[in-house]
Amino acid sequence: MPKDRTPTRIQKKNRAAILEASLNVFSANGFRGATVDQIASEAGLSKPNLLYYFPSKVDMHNALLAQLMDTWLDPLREMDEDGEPLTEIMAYVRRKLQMSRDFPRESRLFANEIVQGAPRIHDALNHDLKTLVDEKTKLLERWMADGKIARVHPYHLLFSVWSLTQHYADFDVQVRAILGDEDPFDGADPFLETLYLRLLTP
Amino acid sequence: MPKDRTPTRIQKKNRAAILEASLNVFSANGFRGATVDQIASEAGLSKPNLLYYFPSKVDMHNALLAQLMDTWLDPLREMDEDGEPLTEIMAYVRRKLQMSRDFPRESRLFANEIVQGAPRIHDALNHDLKTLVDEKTKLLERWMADGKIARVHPYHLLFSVWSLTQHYADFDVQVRAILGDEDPFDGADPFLETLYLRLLTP
DNA sequence: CGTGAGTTTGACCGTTTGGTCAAATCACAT
DNA sequence: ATGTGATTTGACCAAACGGTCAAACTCACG
Repeated sequence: MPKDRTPTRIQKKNRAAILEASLNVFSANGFRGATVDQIASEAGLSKPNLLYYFPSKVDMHNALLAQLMDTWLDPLREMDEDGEPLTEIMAYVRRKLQMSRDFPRESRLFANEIVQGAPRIHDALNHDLKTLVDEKTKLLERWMADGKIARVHPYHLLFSVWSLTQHYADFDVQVRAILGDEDPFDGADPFLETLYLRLLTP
Repeated sequence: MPKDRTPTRIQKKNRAAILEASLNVFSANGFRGATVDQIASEAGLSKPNLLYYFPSKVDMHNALLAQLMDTWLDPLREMDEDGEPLTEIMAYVRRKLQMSRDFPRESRLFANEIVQGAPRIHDALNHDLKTLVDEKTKLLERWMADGKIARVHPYHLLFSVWSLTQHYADFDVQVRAILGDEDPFDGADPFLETLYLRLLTP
């Protein structure tokens, strides 16, 4: 196992390659569906060499999820209580949609984990996510009370943003089966704009 | 392997038990994550006995998906071109949400399959689903042209229904982590009602 | 160059997996 | 009751799996 002093250039390169390969394999097959050999081959390393950097399969998975959880919540974190309410929410939706476009593998990694009952991130869900959501929910309720946006159930409003945006990453094959050559996001962007404008304009 | 003459009472009972057990295990773990032993034990059969009724793991999975695909598309099929447009769409949304409530395991089976690239149902997606969607899409466009409902991208309108309703089944753990004791569907129902009313009222 | 830490690997191990098979048991029509 | 086909099972197998280990190689630095 490599020392956790300042990493050498080789450690940096290989760790990055492994995380990249892990992301590919885990997001496409789920945790149990992914094999260490597959990750090793995708990373261009021998299996023992791979396990030299991450002692086990779960370690790779954990490293990915830990790294992901933060970036995943960022778009919501950035929703600013001092901004114009409707603008802030629309911007949040746009950021979230952008994440589905830019990080579809990360989205599917997450989806795989949650569909199967989130056995490995239950705690993060009930703590990190719950805390952030409750904070932002209060903000949404204040905006509603002030008549800045229409009154809707704030939790379900957030659910709608998550599901509508992540759908384009998670259900990509289905979306493309319907749309054919058309770029999903070309249509999604104005559609969601319209949807939330009509839903939330007081 | 049992003859495919008229099934005996034992065949009926065991086939049903196996499909029930398969649904539990596949929906909770995905195809690769599910093991034959697990299904056998859940069905209360020995492994060889299970394989006497379904010759392989893929056969069980296929049987489930084939059976599912039809019921899954039914809510959309029922959308009636002779009905009142807005009412028809709202009823479709309600039926779809009801399916998430009544058949969450089926929804997760589907989700698992699609998130992982739908390797086993690619054809059904590009044919059965695509055909039905294109037919109903024409109907939606006619309603829009007639000014009965607001103009939005019809494909993305359908995507929104799918994602918003299935989210409550597929991301159940996450939803419950946020809502706590509150019944997800108590809030979902009026939320979606409001959302589609505001989106589609001309 | 030499040397020690960092890196890589072939060979291997125990377990789990999907699946087989012959033999035993059971259900039921005659 | 009995014979025949349907059902059930313990024992087994080959492949795939996650992971180990000692030995070999490579790199950076004095």
